[in-house]
Amino acid sequence: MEEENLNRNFGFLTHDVARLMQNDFDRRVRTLGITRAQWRVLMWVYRTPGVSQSELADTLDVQKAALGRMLDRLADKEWIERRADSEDRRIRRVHLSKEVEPLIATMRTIASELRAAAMDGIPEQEREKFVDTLLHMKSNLIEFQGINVIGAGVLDNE
Amino acid sequence: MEEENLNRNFGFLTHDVARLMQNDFDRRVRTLGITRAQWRVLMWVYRTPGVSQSELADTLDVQKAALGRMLDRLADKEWIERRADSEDRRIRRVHLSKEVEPLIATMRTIASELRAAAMDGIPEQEREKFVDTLLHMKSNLIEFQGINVIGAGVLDNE
DNA sequence: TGCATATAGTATACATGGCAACTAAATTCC
DNA sequence: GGAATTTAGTTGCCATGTATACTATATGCA
Repeated sequence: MEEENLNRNFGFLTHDVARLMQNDFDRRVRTLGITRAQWRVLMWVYRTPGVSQSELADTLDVQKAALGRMLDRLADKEWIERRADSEDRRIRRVHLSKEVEPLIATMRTIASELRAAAMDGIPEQEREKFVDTLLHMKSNLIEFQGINVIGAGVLDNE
Repeated sequence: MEEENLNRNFGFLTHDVARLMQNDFDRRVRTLGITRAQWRVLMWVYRTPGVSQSELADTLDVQKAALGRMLDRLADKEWIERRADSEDRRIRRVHLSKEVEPLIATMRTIASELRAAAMDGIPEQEREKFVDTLLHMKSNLIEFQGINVIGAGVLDNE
């Protein structure tokens, strides 16, 4: 069996970089009582006020259960509120509270600083290529999802 | 406040790609009763049998607590065992059980297929650049860790 | 109309990982 | 030698995420 270089395995590497960015971010903003994942939700609600939970879960690419609990935590802090839809009683639409908007701006600044720090020493052109590659990978992976389960096409034909 | 393109935010993008790879992998191998994170631990123990828990945590870049619990789960399945160090009674050295080695080879194949799928359509040269950028970012982030807490140098000078 | 199916959201169980506090053992320094 | 410090590992608590099963409501179709 060939020795591959585990340190250049982009599967694990991507995972590490994502975790490091999340941790750095969360460490910087802990005193504000927020996390990066929560801030991401707030950003999208800021962009699309009144979005439904399912739409939001789709956008953020997380499951409805995970998003629901996130919204519970955000509602506990009174940063969002869930309002009934007038036509469909299943739907709960998400709105920001007034108090949270300045927080979003602060977080955006911090996120921008962190991204700059992470990309320090990497030329602009490579950054763009990096993002292009990530987008390409993301679309590959979404397309690939569920196609193969195990053993390359043995168990997935029912 | 400028509208930035959240879809080209490499912080969130990296996070998404890492999660998608992890999920695809885990979905494919679920019937084997293992996860990608567990397999990663096994890979390193395979490479460095008898490694201590602290060394392993450093290598994998996770905290000792997280690694310890991972090893608990792996030991429950009898894939690893922890042996006492003959000289330092604090240290527990990690070894693979015989049964797990074929599993490692299987997982490696599946991981390699998944990486190929994720990188489908991306030329070799860009893949290398992508990995270089990830490595550069990882080292930036590790160096950056804990330097700044909040407010760019206001609270971190004690 | 009325049953089958789809959709929105919640609840539960588990894996992963962070942070903090702790114990035990080894090492440093006076 | 002995106190102070460091190191190895564990435990508790929490956030995030997946998978699964459940309830309530809407919709489609005979």
